[in-house]
Amino acid sequence: MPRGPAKQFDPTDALERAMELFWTRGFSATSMAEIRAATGLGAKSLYDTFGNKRALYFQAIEHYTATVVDRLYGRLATDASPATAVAGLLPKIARLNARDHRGCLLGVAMAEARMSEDEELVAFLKQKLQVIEDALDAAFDRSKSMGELRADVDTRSLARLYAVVLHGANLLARVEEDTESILSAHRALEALIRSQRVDRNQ
Amino acid sequence: MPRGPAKQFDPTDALERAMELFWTRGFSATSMAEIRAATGLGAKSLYDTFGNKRALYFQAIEHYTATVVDRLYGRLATDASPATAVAGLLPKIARLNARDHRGCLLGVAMAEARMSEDEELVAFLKQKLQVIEDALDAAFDRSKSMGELRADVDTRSLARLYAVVLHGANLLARVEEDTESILSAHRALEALIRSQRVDRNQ
DNA sequence: CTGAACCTTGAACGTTTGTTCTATGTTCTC
DNA sequence: GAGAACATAGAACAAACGTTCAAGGTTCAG
Repeated sequence: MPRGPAKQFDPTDALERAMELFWTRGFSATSMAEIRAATGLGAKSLYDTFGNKRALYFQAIEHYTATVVDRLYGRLATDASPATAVAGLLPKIARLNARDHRGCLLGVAMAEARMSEDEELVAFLKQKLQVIEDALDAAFDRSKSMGELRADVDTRSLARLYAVVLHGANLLARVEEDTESILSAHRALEALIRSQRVDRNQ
Repeated sequence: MPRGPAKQFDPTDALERAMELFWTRGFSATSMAEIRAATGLGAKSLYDTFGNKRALYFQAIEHYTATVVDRLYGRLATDASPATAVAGLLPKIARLNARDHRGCLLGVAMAEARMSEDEELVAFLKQKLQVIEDALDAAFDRSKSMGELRADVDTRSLARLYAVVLHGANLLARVEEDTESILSAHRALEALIRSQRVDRNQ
């Protein structure tokens, strides 16, 4: 059964499985035994590859931002209409959560971490969260210079509001079976934000 | 050391301590040993009074809604200006989190629970969350009939948006040392909502 | 063909987990 | 004032936790 001097498994695959477990159940509630079962790896392989549970958690969060977060917020930087791209985020989040109700790993991590208790994890999380906020800010900024948004809009504040909304929606999605309330909140936000648009036809 | 036939301790006090632990650390990361230490109770007293850890958790959430949630959202039903009362929620949340960065117990609980995994807890949480949403909706509704808000505003959607924002803010407050980004989001939201007000002076 | 280097498996370690049991003390009732 | 009823503290329990160890198999260099 044992194998030769070349990893028998794909570490990225294993990391993906671990990420999904942390994502759905959280850090504390996920046991290394579950991760071993989900990855099919032996204990030693896991520890040799990723260190310990905590280190694996950090790498899972890193992997999450590099894949999931990037897929969600990466387009904001290049989309032809940043305002439309941002407006599509909440429906997209609703659609993703309709299946598995996992919310956002960063949100789940925030709920488990806390400022005074684990400074290292908190700093790591803040760094990842900043990426999202900055992407939103850049999108709003671009939207403004493209003439979609009024010139007096404070894009940083708007980005922070949006970040708050997105994390709140992802959190609520874990316990609400239908995504109606998220879509409902989306409609309300869009109705409000319409007032900040440059009104061309009237 | 042992005592006679009348509880030596105040069960509500003990529940309060347990609630605070669940609130700051979450359910999984809080051990019964920590709760015993925080309450000063022996193991048997705890189990005789509250059942088991899970039952204690439910009672802690119940206690949380009866005290903290009620203090925060209870006034919405009676305040002279519901719009002003609602507008004060985010700053209040910022102020509360400036000290201890605990966010909201319901938010922490949502992150740990999940639809498919613990139906009973999820149903319980949804019931508690509905109280908040309904309080917001009632406030907006009252605000509308008082002529503060425009008649065409969808109060239910607005309440849902607000609920999403509040839970998101409480979540982020756990990892952000200053409350500036919450207050920033608050300003953005207030700027947007101004457009839904009945404009009397112009 | 030999042996060092690597990976894998699975048993084992010491803690900590949630929970229960035992022994002991206190109070109230009759 | 005796004894039932209750509360208490702390030892004790099995199970599960994260982690390490020991043993065995596979590959490749020389």
